[in-house]
Amino acid sequence: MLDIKKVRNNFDKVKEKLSKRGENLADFDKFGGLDEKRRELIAKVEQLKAERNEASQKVAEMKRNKENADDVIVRMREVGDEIKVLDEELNKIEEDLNYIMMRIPNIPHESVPVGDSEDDNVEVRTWGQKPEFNFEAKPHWEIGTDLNLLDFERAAKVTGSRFVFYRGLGARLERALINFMLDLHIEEHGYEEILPPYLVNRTSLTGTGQLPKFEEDAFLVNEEDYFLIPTSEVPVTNFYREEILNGEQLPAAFAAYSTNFRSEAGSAGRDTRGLIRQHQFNKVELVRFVKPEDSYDELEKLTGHAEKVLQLLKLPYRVLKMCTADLGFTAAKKYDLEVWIPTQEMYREISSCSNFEDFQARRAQIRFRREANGKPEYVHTLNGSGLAIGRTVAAILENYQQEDGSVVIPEVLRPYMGGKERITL
RNA sequence: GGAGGAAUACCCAAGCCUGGCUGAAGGGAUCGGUCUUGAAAACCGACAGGGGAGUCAAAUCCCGCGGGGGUUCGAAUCCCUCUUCCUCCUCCA
Repeated sequence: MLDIKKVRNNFDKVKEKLSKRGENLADFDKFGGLDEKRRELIAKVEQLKAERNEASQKVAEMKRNKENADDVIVRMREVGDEIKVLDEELNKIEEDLNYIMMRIPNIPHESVPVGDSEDDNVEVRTWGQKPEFNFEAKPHWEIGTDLNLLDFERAAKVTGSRFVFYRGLGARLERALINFMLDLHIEEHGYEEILPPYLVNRTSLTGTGQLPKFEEDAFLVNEEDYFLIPTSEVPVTNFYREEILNGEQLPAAFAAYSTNFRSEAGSAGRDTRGLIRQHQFNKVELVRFVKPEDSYDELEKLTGHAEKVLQLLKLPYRVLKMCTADLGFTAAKKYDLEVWIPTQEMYREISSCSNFEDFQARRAQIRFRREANGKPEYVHTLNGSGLAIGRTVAAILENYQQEDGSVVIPEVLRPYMGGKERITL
């Protein structure tokens, strides 16, 4: 959520910046009127309440002195009715205002390139050597199926499309990656490991910005009104919801492994084969709570932590700076890491690293105090995948495949794979 | 799932029955001071925060006792409802 005062004082400037996102801002124009009406009503109703409070004191005093207070009581009865009417009107206005504010996306940072579509994203750097095959390379779902690592057919039978069984060394590879990534972030990058709930309530999804606008993207467990998490960003960022942290607690950094669930509404027909787009997938997520003045340095640091995983796995990738049209709802700035998928001859997203500034913190009420008696300020929140596990498996299978159909296991993973060097039939 | 109990400020805790000088007692912790070579103890002092309206900034005002609603001139206190926690029973990895 944006700062109401900031919007009030810089309406045109804010609107201009938001328009670069290609967002429909029809409702946004109602802001000024509602905001003004709200303040008008507050002034009115608060004056009446002050009057009532004063009268109550007086009644109490009169009663103590055994005087008759009927006059005041009758008068205040009317004031009370008036307050009730105005309060209701005020509630309605605040609901309307809130409705608008909760659906306005974050303002892009000035360093974000302006663009109309994903084609305007800017490549920042590339890393690694793309493999060259002197045989016909197979897509990862073929490799996975041939080596008995992945079973899409049975998953479709047991559940439905976009689900998969990992089996044997496939399952072990998935688990090895989870452990490798967590260990790296915990031991080398200073993150605290955290294992979150996989179901969250509406307030949490609203805090991180998935609700109210994107409810169709999540799986809802109707009975409890809980949602399956689309990413551990949601539970982990909400970990500190409605709290005021000490300045010394910042930066706070968590590395969370979780399974994620996405309905993929609107993606029908895209990436129907393989591990790229599943309803359920595993991910190690990095979440950071930082002081506002540090958040852009922190974004670079966070992105570096995610890149390190790819470097150690020796997987070729590139870093994209997302343009204004491709930021998503909540980010002020975002880098995507894309890993090379040889058979598709393209880079595919494997991590997304974002600085939300105070957008999520304001929705979720996450604040900190610089010093013991200081005023609370909103923290800045960041997160990034470090990395999406399923897509990493896909990248490994494809990039490390051999002519004989086997797959070499990246060196750093071997300790996690019982010392094995290669996956064969 | 069944039966009870609880939620008050950083922590503990009184107030609730019997609504109004409670804009919340008391204690602990914390901070400052006296004493001391230094510390402890003792004593003295400070200690409700957060949000909102307002203003150049203030002053001032509103809200606030788990959340939401209601009764009342007036609610921490009465009523309804939700959430969370605790005890017992039942079930269970």
